[in-house]
Amino acid sequence: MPQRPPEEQAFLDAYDPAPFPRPSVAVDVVVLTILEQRLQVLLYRRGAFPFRDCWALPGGFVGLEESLDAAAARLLASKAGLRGVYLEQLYSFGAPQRDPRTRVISVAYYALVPPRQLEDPARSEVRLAPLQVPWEGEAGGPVLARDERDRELALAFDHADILGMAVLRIRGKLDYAPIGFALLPPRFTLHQLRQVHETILGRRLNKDSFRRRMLASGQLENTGERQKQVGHRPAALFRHLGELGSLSPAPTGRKTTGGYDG
Amino acid sequence: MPQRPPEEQAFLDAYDPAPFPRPSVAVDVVVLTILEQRLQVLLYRRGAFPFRDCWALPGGFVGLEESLDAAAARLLASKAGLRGVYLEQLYSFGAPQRDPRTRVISVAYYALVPPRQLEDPARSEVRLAPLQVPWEGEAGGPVLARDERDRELALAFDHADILGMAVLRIRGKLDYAPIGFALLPPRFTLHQLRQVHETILGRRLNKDSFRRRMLASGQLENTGERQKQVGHRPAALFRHLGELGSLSPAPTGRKTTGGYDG
DNA sequence: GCAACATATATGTATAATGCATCAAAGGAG
DNA sequence: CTCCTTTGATGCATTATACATATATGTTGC
Repeated sequence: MPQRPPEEQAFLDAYDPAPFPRPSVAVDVVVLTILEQRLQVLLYRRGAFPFRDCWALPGGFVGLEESLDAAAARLLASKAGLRGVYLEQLYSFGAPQRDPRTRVISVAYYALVPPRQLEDPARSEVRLAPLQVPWEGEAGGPVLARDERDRELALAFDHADILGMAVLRIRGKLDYAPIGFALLPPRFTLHQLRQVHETILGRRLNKDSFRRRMLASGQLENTGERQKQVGHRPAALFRHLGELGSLSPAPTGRKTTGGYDG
Repeated sequence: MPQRPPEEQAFLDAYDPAPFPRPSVAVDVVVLTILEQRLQVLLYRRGAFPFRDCWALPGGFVGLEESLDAAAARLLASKAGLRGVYLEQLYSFGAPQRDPRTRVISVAYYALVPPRQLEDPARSEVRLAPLQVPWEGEAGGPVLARDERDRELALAFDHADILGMAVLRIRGKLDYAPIGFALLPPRFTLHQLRQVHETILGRRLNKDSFRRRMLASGQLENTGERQKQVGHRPAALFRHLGELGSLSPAPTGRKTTGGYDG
C-alpha cells in the first residue's frame, strides 16, 4: 500500500464508523453436484429457530477481516470439507425481512463439485437433495429440493430463490465456461459430459452435434485411455484443458457472435 | 406473513444481534450511457477523505429497512435524478481493505440510460467520463475513466474494478438481454442500434448480418416513421418490443445452443 | 471361436445463420 | 436533373447444426 499523506491518516485515525447503521452480512454457498442424472444440492437441517427443522444452505457470517471470497471458501472447507473446487459469487440477497431475526444481507456463492468428492453424508442433519426446477429454459424463479421419496423439503429463508438463481446462472454460463467439467472427475467420456449438460439444461441434446462442438472447442484432450468393462465398445476418456476458473474476479462474460472476421 | 408459533416468536423477541460483527454495507451504482460513440459513466468528485479529489461512483449506505434494489433505486433517483431506467445488480465487492475507514462491503449495481436523460451536469463535482477499456473481448480487468482531454481520472476505492465488471457484464449480456435498447431513445434506427452494440463490444459488427439478426429477433417494430433532414435516404425508425427488464430478480441467463428441434 | 448386441465414432446431407459483395431505392445538395 | 450518400434488399460462399446412416470396437452368449 502507498504511504498516505498525514492529513488523510489523521482523518482515518479519527474516523468513527458507529453512526452508520450496519446490517449483518452472511455468505451462503450453493454446493451443487450431479448424482443419478439430477442436480443435487448440499443442505443442512436447522436445529434452531428460525426455520427450525427446515433445510438451509451452508452459510455463516463474514469475518471483519475476511474477504467475501475467503468467507465462502472457509465455509466450503469447514462445512463440506471441500477445497480447490469451482467457486464463484452468485448474487446478493437483501430483502429486509428475509431473516426474521435481524437484517441479514447474504452474499450467495455457488460451488460445483464432482459427485465422488461429495459423498452423501451419514449424518441426518446434512444431506444431498435433488433439485426440481419448475420452469424451463432461462425463465427463472424459485427451485425446490426433494427428498429420496420425492417429497418436497421445506427450505429456510429465501433459499429457494437462491437455488433458482444458481440454476439460472449455470444454465446461462454452461456453454462458455468450464461448468460441465467442474462436475465431472478428471477423466470422462463425451457421453458423461453430454449427460451433465443435459441435466443442467433440463433437456436432451443432439449426440453428434454435441460431440463435434466439444471436440472443435479445443478444450478437450483425448487421454488415449478408454473405458473398461462396459458391455459395449468402450468410449475414449478425455480430460479438460485449462483452468477451472475458480474465483478469479471475472464472473461473467461469454463468447460473442455477430462480428467481423478480420 | 404466516403466523409464527409462539415458541419461535419468543425466540425472535429475545434475539440479540449484537454478538456478530457487522461490516457496513453500501450500494454503488455504475450509471452508464453512450455519448459520442463512447461508453460514459457518471462520477462524483470526492470532497472529503479518503480519496479526496478522486472520482467515485455515486453510492451510499443501505438503510436498515431497505432492500438492496430499493437502495440502488433511491441512490439513482437522488444522485442522478433517474427513475424507471434499466437497473440491475452487478456484483458485491468485499475486500477487507477496499475502504480505509472501516470494513465496507459494496453491492454494485449498474444502470443503463439513454444519453438525453443524462445531460452532462454543469456542476464541477459531477461529470460524465468516457471509459477506456484496456482489454479486448471478455478478458476482464479494471477499466479507466478519462476526462475531456483524455487524461486519466484518479478513481476512488476499487471503482476501476467495479467499472471493469460492469463492462464485462454488459458485453456478455448484450445479445440476449435488451441492453442496447436501454441506451437508446424510444425510436431509433438500426444504424444507431448497431453503433451502440459496437461501442459496448469495442469492435465493428457486420452491417447486414446485424440488420438481419435484429429484424429476425422479433424484438423490433417498424414504427413507419423515418428520419428527416439527414442528407441521404432516411432510415426507418424502430422501437423495442417488450420490457426493459429492470430489476426483476433474474439477472443472468442467456439463449442456449446445441439442442434438439423437437 | 463366432455371432449377436450395444455403444462409440465417422460420414453425409439438409437447414439455418453469418460474412461479404452487389445493386436498387430514397432522400438532400448543387 | 444529376450527383452523392446511406438505406435496405438480394445473392452467394462458408460455417455450424440437426438428423440420418454407416462403420468400428468392445462385451456377452452360444
